[in-house]
Amino acid sequence: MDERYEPAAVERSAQQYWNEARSFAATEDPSKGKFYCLSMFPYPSGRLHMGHVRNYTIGDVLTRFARMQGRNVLQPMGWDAFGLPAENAAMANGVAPAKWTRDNIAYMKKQLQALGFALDWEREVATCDPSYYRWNQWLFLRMREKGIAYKKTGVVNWDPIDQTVLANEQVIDGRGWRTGALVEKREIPMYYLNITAYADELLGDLSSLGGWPERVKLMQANWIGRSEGAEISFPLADDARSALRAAGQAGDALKVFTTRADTLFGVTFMAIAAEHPLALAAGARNPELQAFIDECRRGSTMEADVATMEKKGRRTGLHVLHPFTGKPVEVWVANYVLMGYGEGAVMGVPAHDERDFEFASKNGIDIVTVVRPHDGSWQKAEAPWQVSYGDYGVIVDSGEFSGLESMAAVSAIAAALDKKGLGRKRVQFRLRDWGISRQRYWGCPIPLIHCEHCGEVPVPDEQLPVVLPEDLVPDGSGNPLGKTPSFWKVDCPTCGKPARRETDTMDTFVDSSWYFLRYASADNAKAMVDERVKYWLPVDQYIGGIEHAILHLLYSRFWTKVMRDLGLVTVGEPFANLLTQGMVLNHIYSHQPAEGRRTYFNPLDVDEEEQNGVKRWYATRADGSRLEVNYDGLGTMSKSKNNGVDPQSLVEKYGADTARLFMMFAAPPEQTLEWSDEGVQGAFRFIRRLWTAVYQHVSAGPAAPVDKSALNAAQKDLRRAAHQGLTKVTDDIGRRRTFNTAVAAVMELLNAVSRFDDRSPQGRAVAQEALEIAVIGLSPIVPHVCHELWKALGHREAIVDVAWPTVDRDALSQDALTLVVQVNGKLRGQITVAVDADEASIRAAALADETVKRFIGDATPKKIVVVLRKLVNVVV
RNA sequence: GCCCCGGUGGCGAAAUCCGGUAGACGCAGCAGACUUAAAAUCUGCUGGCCGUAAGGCCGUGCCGGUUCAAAUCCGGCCCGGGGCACCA
Repeated sequence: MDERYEPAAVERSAQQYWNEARSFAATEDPSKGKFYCLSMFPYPSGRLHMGHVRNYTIGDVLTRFARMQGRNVLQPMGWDAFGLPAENAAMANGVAPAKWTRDNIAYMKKQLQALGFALDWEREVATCDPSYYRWNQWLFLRMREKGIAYKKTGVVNWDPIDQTVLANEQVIDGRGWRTGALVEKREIPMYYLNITAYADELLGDLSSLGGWPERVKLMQANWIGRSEGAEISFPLADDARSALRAAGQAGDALKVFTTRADTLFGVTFMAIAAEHPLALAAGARNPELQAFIDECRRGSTMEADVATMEKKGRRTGLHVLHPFTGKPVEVWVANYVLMGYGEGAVMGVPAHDERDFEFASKNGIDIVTVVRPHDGSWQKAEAPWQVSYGDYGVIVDSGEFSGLESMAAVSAIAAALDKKGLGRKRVQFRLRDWGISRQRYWGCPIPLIHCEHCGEVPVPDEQLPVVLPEDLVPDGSGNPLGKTPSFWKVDCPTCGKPARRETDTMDTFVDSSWYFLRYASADNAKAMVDERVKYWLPVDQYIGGIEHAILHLLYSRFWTKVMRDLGLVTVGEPFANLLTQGMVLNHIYSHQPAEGRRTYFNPLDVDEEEQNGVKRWYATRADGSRLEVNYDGLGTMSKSKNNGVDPQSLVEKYGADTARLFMMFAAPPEQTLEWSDEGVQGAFRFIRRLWTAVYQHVSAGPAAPVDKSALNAAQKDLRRAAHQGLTKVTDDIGRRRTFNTAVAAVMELLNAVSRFDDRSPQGRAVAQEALEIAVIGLSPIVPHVCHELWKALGHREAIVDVAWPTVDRDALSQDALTLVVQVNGKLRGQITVAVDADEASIRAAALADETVKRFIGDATPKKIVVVLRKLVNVVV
């Protein structure tokens, strides 16, 4: 071996070996336990970023570890290749999204290969390939046949200047990002997937996901948001009835859903969404109200905006009747009620709901108390709002229901409503159906044809896939597909007359909802999936960013259940174990000129200076000039903040192993990781120390085997350190998934080997064993250098194929233990006792310790707590 | 605003299921060795305060509680991050 560690050469030769040996090509082998290790596939944005490196290194460590444990491992990779950034790049550079995307894939694939991941590239998929997305289309048609896919109107952001639909991220402060025009809401027909039909199962099955982080399950449960309550109909008063009729609509009642039917007698107003039919009917005869409705419709639909905006409302002048008292209740239009939620209408009970309280106070609406607290702490709900107004209690002033407990009242009121035909108990989910239509080009075409004579006609299976033309370049004004007659001008498959092809494409979450199934059948051109999914699924370990905790994971779970119900797969849950890795953060530096835009500076170009305890930061610009900048704290690495670190330059400077080691060592995988250049150098230094230690050891020639019966105390100590280290590394990687502590354990072992200076045959034998354990233990994390070091240690077999070693229990055995002694819970001394010492002798030894005696003084111990193998606490 | 997570030395962190020696391991810093010199490398020290030392006191975001014993459990608060349905 070379004396110096040269990462480039080491990595080239290790990668060449894996390629030639096809080390990571997976084949189905029922005789071996399988391990399907999957990392979330990347969006091909152009270059890998550090989040990818972290994600894929975690997956790779687990993959290589499982391989060495004898599992049949599949670790595939692919590309989430449809999406908005390709269209944005097209607009900026005039390149077709297809070319941009494929060039990016080619480049990023090289980057992934340079990092030495144990990937089976023979199963690679890209969602923009017709051979992939044809199955989106095929399954969509199956869902449509089953009624799971259906059409209804949905609200979108409309840019009136570009005449185009905008994504939420393209709307900045209510204006289009390119045109600056005020964005309008528009209702258009869209296709939806009936995920709410699976809501109960998606919620219930969470409890079977033992290998998922609790917090992710909790987030999903909250998202699904099952609530038990009642649906209540408020009959329309004559004014409302006639207004609706005038608007050409029919209706007898205003329906709401509430979890607090017990507060029904406290209703003093009704609030409806601006898009509610009753609101539109009222607006038609009231210009002022219509203006307010228009204003609401311009507002954001994003939950965060709706929740934080000022709650505004206007009276409609129309009324509904209370289902029990028959008293008229006025209907208001409110900007915080959304048409897409529940019934698009809520009953207003200001005394017992904070939002209603705020609304009523502002608009001079009555507040009627109908619940009293058990502790009698208040009688009447009055300003300011108190949290306990919303609690359950005893019902008052509610007719026949007065005196009931809230819980009992909910049931009794629902039952009474049921009898009157004005309501019933109902379960409501917060979860809404999944709208998959996108008025965009770079996505999977929806396989439908609109015919004047036959209506909506599915593209026949044998004509799939509907291929997306790849030569279009979006310009920001509308969907290019709509301007391409060669795409949309088709003959109706049913009647043969001229018809129009659907030009909307699918949400890219569709693409990523089943790619993990396709890897198992990637080469099958005849079917979406085949029997090989039975062998590989479920995924044994899924790894991805915490930012996907809800949407992607929920959609994938839903899609898998649909495919199961269609008989295509046998599993109901796709991911048995989930690891959500934290984000990669870096410092943010910016400069805000008196006029103009804030500019961000890359941390690499910023120096810190400290004068008189005051820190200042200076950026060096491309022309060499310096500028004082602000430090804005830590944030996720992003282009917009210019605080990304390019993995490529890191690999070129230090090698892939250093990049991998730093990522694994700097923080446990689930936590955020702060970038540190010094930390990277430290990782590199450690690899070099390991290299030097092995070099010095093997330079003295081959070592003899260990003779366990012929070891002196120091040799036994090193063996114990080695096997303790192995125990820890095995547990940390295999069970705890804390790679940072696994690395620390190997570092400790290497420190012990370095201190150990014994050139005797048994000394060298023990050193050899310790170095082998260090190299094996580190090999899943830094596979290239370990490949080389393993050879240098005298082995023929490549380390990638070596079995993970077992711990030698004999090496761990010890004769004596050190216990700590506390007096009143404070550490006062240490005692050494035999491993098998009984409690009485430990007690005696503790009381005999000089320092302990000093602290006990004349007092008699009241209590002595002995925790075996750990400590003694003397209480005086 | 709502849901979820986190907060421990100058810094990243460790203390594992189920409360038991707080700060493993690394970075940065300081001192020393090697060198003509520098870099690299190696060795030692490194939570704060008091003390020549032995040793003592304080210390895990803040306030309070449970316990022989709390970073860990409970209640309340402050701060930071993630998600909120068309970014992926």
